[in-house]
Amino acid sequence: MSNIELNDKKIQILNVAEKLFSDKGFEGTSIRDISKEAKINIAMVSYYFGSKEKLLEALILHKTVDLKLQLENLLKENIEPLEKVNKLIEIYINRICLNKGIYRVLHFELNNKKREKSFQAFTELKKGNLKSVESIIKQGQAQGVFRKDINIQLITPTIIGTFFHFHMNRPFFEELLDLKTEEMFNNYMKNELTKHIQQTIKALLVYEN
Amino acid sequence: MSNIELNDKKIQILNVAEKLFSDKGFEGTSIRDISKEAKINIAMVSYYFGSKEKLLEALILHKTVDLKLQLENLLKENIEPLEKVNKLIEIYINRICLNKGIYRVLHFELNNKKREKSFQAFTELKKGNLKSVESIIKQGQAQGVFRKDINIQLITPTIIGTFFHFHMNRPFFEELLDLKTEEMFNNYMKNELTKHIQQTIKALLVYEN
Amino acid sequence: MSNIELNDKKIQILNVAEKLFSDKGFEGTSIRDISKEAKINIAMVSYYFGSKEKLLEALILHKTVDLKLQLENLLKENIEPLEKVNKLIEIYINRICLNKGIYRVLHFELNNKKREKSFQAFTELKKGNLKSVESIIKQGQAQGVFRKDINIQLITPTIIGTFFHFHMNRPFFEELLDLKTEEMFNNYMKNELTKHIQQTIKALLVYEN
Amino acid sequence: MSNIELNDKKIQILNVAEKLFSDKGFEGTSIRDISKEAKINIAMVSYYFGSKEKLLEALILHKTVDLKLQLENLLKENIEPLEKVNKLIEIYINRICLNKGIYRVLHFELNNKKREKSFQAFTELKKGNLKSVESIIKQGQAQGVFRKDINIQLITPTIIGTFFHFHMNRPFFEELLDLKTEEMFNNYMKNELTKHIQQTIKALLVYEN
DNA sequence: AATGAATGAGTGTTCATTCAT
DNA sequence: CATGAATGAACACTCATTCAT
Repeated sequence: MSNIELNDKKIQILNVAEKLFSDKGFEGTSIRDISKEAKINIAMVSYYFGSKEKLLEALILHKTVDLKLQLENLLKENIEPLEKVNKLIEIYINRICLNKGIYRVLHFELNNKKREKSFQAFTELKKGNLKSVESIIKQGQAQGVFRKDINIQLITPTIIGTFFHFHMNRPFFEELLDLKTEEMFNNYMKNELTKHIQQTIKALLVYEN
Repeated sequence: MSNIELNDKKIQILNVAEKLFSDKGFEGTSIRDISKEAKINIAMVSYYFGSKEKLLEALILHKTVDLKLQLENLLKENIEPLEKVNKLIEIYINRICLNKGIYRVLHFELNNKKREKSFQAFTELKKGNLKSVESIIKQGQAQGVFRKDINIQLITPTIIGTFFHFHMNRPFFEELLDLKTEEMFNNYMKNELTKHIQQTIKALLVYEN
Repeated sequence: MSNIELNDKKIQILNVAEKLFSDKGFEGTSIRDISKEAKINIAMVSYYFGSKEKLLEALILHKTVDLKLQLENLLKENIEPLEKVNKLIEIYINRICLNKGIYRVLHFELNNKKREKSFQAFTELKKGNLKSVESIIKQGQAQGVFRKDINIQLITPTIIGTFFHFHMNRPFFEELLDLKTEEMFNNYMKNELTKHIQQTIKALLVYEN
Repeated sequence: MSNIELNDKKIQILNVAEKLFSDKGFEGTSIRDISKEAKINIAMVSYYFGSKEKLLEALILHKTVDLKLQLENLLKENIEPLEKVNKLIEIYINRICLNKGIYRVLHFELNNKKREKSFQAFTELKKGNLKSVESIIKQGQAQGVFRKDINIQLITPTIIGTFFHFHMNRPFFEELLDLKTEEMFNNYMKNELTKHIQQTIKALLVYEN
C-alpha cells in the first residue's frame, strides 16, 4: 500500500515523529527534536524521507493502512446491525486511542496545507469509512431496525467528532471529571464516553421523532 | 472584560492573526506573515501585544467575550426546554461559523502547550457553556420532558464535536455532498447539519433506551 | 564648562544613566531601561540629549567638572609634599568612589569609540591631573624630600590603576577578604587600600634604590 | 584543560571575537560582526559554541590556560626573590600584551554580569595568580629580604592595575610621551613601564617606612 | 515643550536542508 | 550507505530614533 520501504530505523523515526507531532504539533516539532529523541543523525530524516513534509506524509500512510482492514472484517461479521454499529464505534475509538497523536496531526495539518498525496490517502480512508457505515446502516434499515430517514453521511462526524472533541479537550475534562491518572482517563473514554456515543447513535438510528 | 484598548489597527491585526492562525496554525504563522498581510510594520505586533503569545491571548479574549452574553440571554428566554436546546445548538454553530478561525485555533493549539493565561480564559468559557447546558437540561428534566439519566457533560462534545468534525473535513464533505460554493456549504451547515445535531441531541435527551 | 542646560529632569536622567551604565555597560543599557527607571517618557532622552551617545557625553562632562577645582585647591594648601601626595590619593579615591559608575564607563567606552567631544574633555582632565601631580612632586623634589629620578607620568597610572583594578574586581576581593557588606567593602577601600596606595607611592618617591 | 575541540575555524572565530570584544565590548559586538570579520556563516558561532555567551567562555578558557603553567614554572626557578618578583611582573605584562583583547574584555565585562561559568574560570585564574605572588613573597620574607608587614593581596592590583591603566589610556600616553608608532609604544611598555612597576613593587617590598 | 505612536534596522538564535566524504 | 559539517533563510523580539500632535 505504501511505496516506501520501511526498515527499522524508518519505523523508529516514524514513531518518534508521531509522538512529537502529537505533543507539540508539526511546526512545533523540529527535525532536531526528532533526531535527538530517536537517537539518529539529524540528516537521516531528510535522507530517508526527503523532507519534513514528506515525513509527515509517510507517517500518515503508515498509520492509516490497517483501519480499512478492520472495518472490512467487521462488515463480514454475522451479528445484529445495532451490535455492528456499537462495534464500529469501538473500533474508531480504539484506533484513535492507539494512534492518539497522528489523528490530531491528521485533522489539523491535512486540511491546512496542500499535502496532496497524503490528503488523497486520507480522503480514501474517509470514503472507505463512510461506505462501511452506509453498508451497516442500510442493513439495519433493510431489517426494519433503523429508521429510513437517516442522514448517513453525518453519522461519522457525530461518532468521531464527539470522541475527538473530548480527546482534544483532555485537560478540561480531566479536571471536570476528576480523572487523575492516565488510566482513569482512558477508562472513562473506553467506558462512559464510548457508552455515550453508542447511546447517542442508537437513539438517532432508532428513535421516531 | 478585556483590559487592553483595542484601536482599529489592533483589531486589524487580530483579524489577520485569526485568519492566519486558522489557516496555518499558531506555530506555522510568523509575525512576518501577519505584518505583511495586515500591512503593518513587523514590530507592531510586539509593540501592541507584547509578544506573539500574548497576541493569541488577546485574540481569544477578543473573540469569546460575547458568547457568554448570548448564552445568558438564552437562559432567560421563556420557551420550552427542547426549543432552548435547539436554540443553543444554533447559537454554537452560528458562533463557530462567525469566528471560524479562532475556534479552530482554540481547539488545536490551546491544549498541547502550557499557554496558561489563554488556556484559563478558554477553560472559563467552556465551564460557562457547560453551566448553561446543565441549567437547560435540568429544567427539562424538572418538567419531565427529558430523561433523568443523561450524562450532561458529554452533550457539548457531541454538539460541538459533530459540527467541528464536519467543519474540519470541509474539503471532503464539499466533494461528497457536491457543495460547490461557499454559500452552498454554509447553507448545508445551517440547515442539514444543524438539523442533524438537533435531532441527535433530541433523540438522546428524550428517547427511552 | 558644559554648554547644555541642566534642568532637574536632565539631571535625573543623568543619574539614572550613570547607575545603569555602570551596572550593565553602555551597550547593555537601553534607553527603555533608563526611561523606566527615571520614570520619564522614552522619547525624553533623544529629545533632551539628541541621542544615546550624546547622553553619555553629557554624563561625562557633567561628572568631571569639579575634580579640577578640587585639585587646584589642593595645590594651594600649605602642607608638606608627602602630605599633599597622600591627600591627592584620597581625593582620587574619593572621587572614583562617589562616581563609581562613570569612571568605569569612561575608561571602557571612551577608548573604544571615537567620541571626540567627550574624549577631549577627558583628555583635558587627565592633563590637568598630571599637571597637579607634577607640581606637587617637583615641590617635594625641590625640598629634597623626593627622589629626583621619578617617572612622574607613571605615578597616576599607579594610583588610579591600583585602585581601579581593585574596584573592577570587586566580587573577587569581596570573597577573598570576606567583605560581606557594602559598608565593609567601602571601609576597606577607604582604609587599607588607600593606605596601601599611599605607602606604595611614598616608597616609590622616597626610597633610594 | 578545555573540553571543546578547537579546529582551525573555531580558533579563527575566537581570534576575531577577541579583537572585536576588545574593541567594542561584548554587548557592542554582534555575532554578525564576528561572522563578517571572520568570513564565516552567521550561524557558525551558535553552531560551534552554542551561544554568544558560551563563545566568551570558550575565549576565556582558550586564552588563559597557559598563564598558570608559566607561573608554576617561575616558582620552581632557583633565583633570588626580588628577581622572581621582577620576572613575575614581566610575565604578567607580556601575557597581557600578547592577549590584549581578552584581558580588556575580562576586566570590563566579567564583573558586572552574572556570567557565572566564565566568571568562575576567571576567578580561579586570579586565585592562582595570588597564590604564586604569595609564595614568592613569603619566600623573600623568610630570607629576610622583604618586609613582614606587606598586604600581599594588594600587590597584584598594583602590578596589573598600573599596567592596565596605562594600557587603557593608550591614546593619552601616546600623545603625552610622543610614542608615534606601535613599536615605540610597545617598547615603552616593555622598558619604562615595566621598570617603573618593578621599581614600585621593590620599593614597597623592601623600603622600611 | 513634551510625548505616545510608530518604525526600520538590528539582535541572538533555530530552522530544514545540502553536500562532501 | 550514512553522516558530520555547514549554511542561508527565517524566527521572535528589542533597539534607538523620529514625528505628528
